[in-house]
Amino acid sequence: MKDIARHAGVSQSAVSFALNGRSGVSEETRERVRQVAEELGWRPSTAARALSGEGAATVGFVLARRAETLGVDSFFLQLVSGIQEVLAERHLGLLFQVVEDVADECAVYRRWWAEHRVDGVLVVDPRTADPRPDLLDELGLPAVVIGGAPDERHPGLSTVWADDAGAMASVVDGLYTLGHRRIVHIAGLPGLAHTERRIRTLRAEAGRRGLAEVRSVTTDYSDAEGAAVTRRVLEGPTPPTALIYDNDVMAVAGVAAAAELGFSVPADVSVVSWEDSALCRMVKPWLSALSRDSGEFGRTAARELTALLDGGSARAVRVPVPRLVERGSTGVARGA
Amino acid sequence: MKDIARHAGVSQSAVSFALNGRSGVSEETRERVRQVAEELGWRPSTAARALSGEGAATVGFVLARRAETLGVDSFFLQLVSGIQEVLAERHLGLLFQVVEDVADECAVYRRWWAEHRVDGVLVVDPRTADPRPDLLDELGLPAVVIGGAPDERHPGLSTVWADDAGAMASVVDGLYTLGHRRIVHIAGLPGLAHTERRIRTLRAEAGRRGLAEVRSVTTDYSDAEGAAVTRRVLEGPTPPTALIYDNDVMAVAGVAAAAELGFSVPADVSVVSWEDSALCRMVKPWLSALSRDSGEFGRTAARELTALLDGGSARAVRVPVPRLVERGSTGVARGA
DNA sequence: TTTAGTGACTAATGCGCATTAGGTTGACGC
DNA sequence: GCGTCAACCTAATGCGCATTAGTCACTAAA
Repeated sequence: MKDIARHAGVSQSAVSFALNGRSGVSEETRERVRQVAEELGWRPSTAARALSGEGAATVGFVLARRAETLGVDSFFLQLVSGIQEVLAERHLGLLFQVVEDVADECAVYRRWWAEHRVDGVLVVDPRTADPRPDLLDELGLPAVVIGGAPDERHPGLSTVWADDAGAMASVVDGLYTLGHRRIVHIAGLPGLAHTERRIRTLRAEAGRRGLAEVRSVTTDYSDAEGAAVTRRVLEGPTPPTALIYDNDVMAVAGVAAAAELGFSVPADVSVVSWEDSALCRMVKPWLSALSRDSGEFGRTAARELTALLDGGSARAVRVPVPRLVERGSTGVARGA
Repeated sequence: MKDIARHAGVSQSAVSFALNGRSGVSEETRERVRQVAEELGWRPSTAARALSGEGAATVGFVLARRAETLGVDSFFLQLVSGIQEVLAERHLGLLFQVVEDVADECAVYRRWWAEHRVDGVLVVDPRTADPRPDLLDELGLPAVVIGGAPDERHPGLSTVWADDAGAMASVVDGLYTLGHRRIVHIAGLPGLAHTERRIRTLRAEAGRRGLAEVRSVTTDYSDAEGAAVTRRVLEGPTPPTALIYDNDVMAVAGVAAAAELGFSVPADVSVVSWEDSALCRMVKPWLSALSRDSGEFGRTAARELTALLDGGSARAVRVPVPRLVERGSTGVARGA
């Protein structure tokens, strides 16, 4: 800016005014300064900006997963891609970190906030007993929780969520209509808010219809556990006629496991995947799946965060209920 | 720091000396200052640090992919996870951005460097005619190219690379030994350095052995193109007896397509995937695949970058040649 | 003619840290 | 008794920007 000032024959303050659209300079001078800045290829130093009270112009995103479980998963990359799209428009950076567990994640938030590294964060994988909302409240760190149900105990946090309960209800309804009475839900990680929400809903729906042989089994989302659980439930005395998998990886692994045991899909057992991706079209038959727009999910979350950074108040936004794409893996229950 | 100085009864400079391990304070004072800093939960402001010449303590990573092609891909998340591991130890942040194309990527580098947002960058997906090395040289932005062959025209850039040529040679050798003479390589994006390297090597190996019916076909890495190309080559007059896929997604899609056409694997056609992941164990038979440690790849790259930031000179590091994991998808060529 | 007001600008300050230039004390050698 | 040096500490400066407090000239109102 010193250079610009010299070249344009004005003071540094004038340059600052001109470039930031503040009053105090004539239109003529402003334009001249802009020209010079352009010629010199000037860009404001984020460090200096941050230091003089403008914030870090950066948003944080922490993924708490062990490296091994960072496997085949299209969701996060798509989510991040959507987030980026919105942040990039505003020239906000995305600081990304992978950690082992939620405790580490909390430590990262503390550090980032203390170091003034970020202006806000996006939180994923909310849990039933989650220390993060309390921490974020305590720190006063602006945040958007992605995937959690609205939580009135933390009025400072925004929430972007999908109606898992509604989706689960519609899936169960669809299976029930096809004659399915014995359903196993091969769920994801226990403790994750949406896992528990789906499990609760399934139980409620089963209760409402008087279905005794409906249950959920939690896993670690891996193909290995997906296959193992599938094998276990199909080898039982009264195997289920429908399986609901919490992600595509397990669904595909489960179909393979079922085939090995001599179960054909969908004749013997129907399969629904809670995640839609190319994977679902790589097995025979193609998998019926709940499809959602992960990119849009990310965009919505990022927009909420920018609104928060602009001084808006927190709120809960619901994205559209995932839509069930019927493919070849669901059919009328055997004997129905 | 002002607070710390007051609480400890010393000057701000003394606090700075104490906390940064510089001489000029007694061991006793240093310890006292440390205590106070600890109690107050002090963390240096990265902005202020950056402003006083310490750099941004941040590394940049840009992924130039259209959102649609950010599909099922375990490689990048694992790579990033490995990168993080090393960066986290040094408290370096990772600034992450997804853009449409290489031109945008270049713009991001320019902006980041001008804004002093990053101290260095990690570059992925090097291409045959790549504008990025020249740009990085011009800017003087420390960088590590991941996956490119060493390039003596850019002595300022470090390179971390795998020996694709060697791997391809060994795969071809293995297939040749099994009696395969007609081989099709279903490659990734044309223009990517490693795609071209693999194609060149395949051609050379074929020439050396006098194999006329060996060729490469480029794709966009998607399951759709993988399947389409597979169908096309298998429906030809003299279908290949072995297929080499540049990633796991295409390999799996290809196996499905082959099955539809009545080709059984490996009896009619052998299949090798250049990427190993859970996917390769989700189809029957399990896919033989070239396995590499993507996390370690990332760690190595990050270490090279930190070395560069510490003032080390650029160099080219080769990570171990991917190892072929023989599973059920490769066998003796029909008629051999 | 004086006063208040306004538009266009400059000077000065501070953000939080690192660093360099000083300052004070006490020990040591001559 | 004086100069020298080392150890320990304080004061002052600058990084690049935003912002607040002036300064100056010129115009409209009293």
